[in-house]
Amino acid sequence: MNQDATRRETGAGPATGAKGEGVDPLRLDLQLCFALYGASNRVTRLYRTLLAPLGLTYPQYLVMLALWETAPRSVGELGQALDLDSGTLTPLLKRLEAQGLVDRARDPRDERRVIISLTLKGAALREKAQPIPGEVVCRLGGDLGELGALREALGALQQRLDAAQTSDKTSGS
Amino acid sequence: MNQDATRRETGAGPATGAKGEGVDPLRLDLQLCFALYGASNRVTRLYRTLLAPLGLTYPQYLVMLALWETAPRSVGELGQALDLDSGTLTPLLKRLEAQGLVDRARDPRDERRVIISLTLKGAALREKAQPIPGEVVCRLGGDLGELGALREALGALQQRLDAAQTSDKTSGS
DNA sequence: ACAATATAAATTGTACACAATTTAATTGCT
DNA sequence: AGCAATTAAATTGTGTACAATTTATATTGT
Repeated sequence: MNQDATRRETGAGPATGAKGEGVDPLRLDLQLCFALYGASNRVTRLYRTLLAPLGLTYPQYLVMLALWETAPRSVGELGQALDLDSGTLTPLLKRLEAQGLVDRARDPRDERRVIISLTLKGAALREKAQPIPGEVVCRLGGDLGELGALREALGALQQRLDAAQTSDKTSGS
Repeated sequence: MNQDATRRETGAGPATGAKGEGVDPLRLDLQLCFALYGASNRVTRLYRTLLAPLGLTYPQYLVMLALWETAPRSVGELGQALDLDSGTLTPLLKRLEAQGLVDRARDPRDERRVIISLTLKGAALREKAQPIPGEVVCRLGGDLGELGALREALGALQQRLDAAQTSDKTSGS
C-alpha cells in the first residue's frame, strides 16, 4: 500500500556530509518534552474517570487537596501554592462555589483579597476522595518508593525550571 | 475549622521516613500529582519564551518536531504519535496552516483522511529550532544523564498509565 | 447493488492555562 | 490630607485538551 516514497524522513541535514554525526538534539527534545507532556495528559485523563463521581475535574481536585491541607486561604496564597494565577483560579473557584464546595468572600481586613473557605459539603467531600490515591497507586501497579522517587525527580526539575524562568525575567528591559 | 497551624509545606521536607507513620494518602497524592502537573506547566511556560520568536506555541512545537521526524502523516497518525485526538489537532493544524508551515490535503486514496505535509517554510523552520534544545538544557543546568533518567522514569509511568486506562475501558461486559 | 456498519476528521461544548489589561483597594510619600 | 505607586482579583483574548456528536467517506454482509 505504501512504499518508501510516501513517508520520508524529513530533513536530517540535507546538505551535510552525512557523516553520521551524533544524536539529533531536536530528537532528544522531542523525547523528553513529550514524555512529560504525555505523562501529564495521561494523568489528567486517568483522574477524570476517578473524579467523575465526585463531580470534580483534575485541577479542581488539586485545589480541593490544597484546601483540605490548609483553609481558609486567599486566592493569591492558593495560586502561589499551586503555581496558578488568578486568570485560571478565579473561574475554577467560581465553579467550586457553584457546586457548594467553597465560599468566596472578601477579606474585611483588606477588601482586595478574596478568602476561599471550605463549606461543610466541601470538607465532607474529603471522605469520598480518601480512596482515590490508593486506587491510583493500585492501578499503576508500581510500588510507593518508585513513585516517591519520581516525585523527587520532578521536584528537582521544577526547581530548575523556576530558576531558568526567573533568570530569564530579570535580564529583561 | 481546625486549620490554625501555619502552612509548612514545600519546605523540601525531611522526606518523611519510609513508612509506618500515619501518612495521609491524600497528602502524598497532592505531592505527586502536583509535581507532575507543576513540572508540565512550567515546561510549557519556559518554552513559551523560547518559542515566541518562531511564532509557535509549545504544543505546536511538539507537532512540528513530530513532522520534522516524519512527514507527511495523516491527522490520525499524528494523533497516535502525540496521543492527541482530532478535537485538539484539527484547530492546531489549521493554525499551522494559516502560518504557512504545513499543508492540509485530503488523501485522494481515502477521502476521509487528511494528510499533513510540511511546506518549504515549515521545513526551513527546523533550522531556527535547532538551538532550542541546547538552550533548554543549558538553562536547566543539569547534566544530560539526569534528564535522560527522568525521561525514562516518565516513560515507564506513561506505560503504567496506559495500562491503567485500558484496563478501565475493557472491563465491563 | 445497497442498506448497515465502521472509520476519519471536523464540530460542539466545557474547562483549563496564561499574557495582558482592567478594576478596586491599600500603601507610601510629601 | 492628597495622590502616585503598588497590590489583589477579575476580566479579556488566544490556544489547548477532550468527551460527545456530526459529517463525509469507505467497507461489509446478504
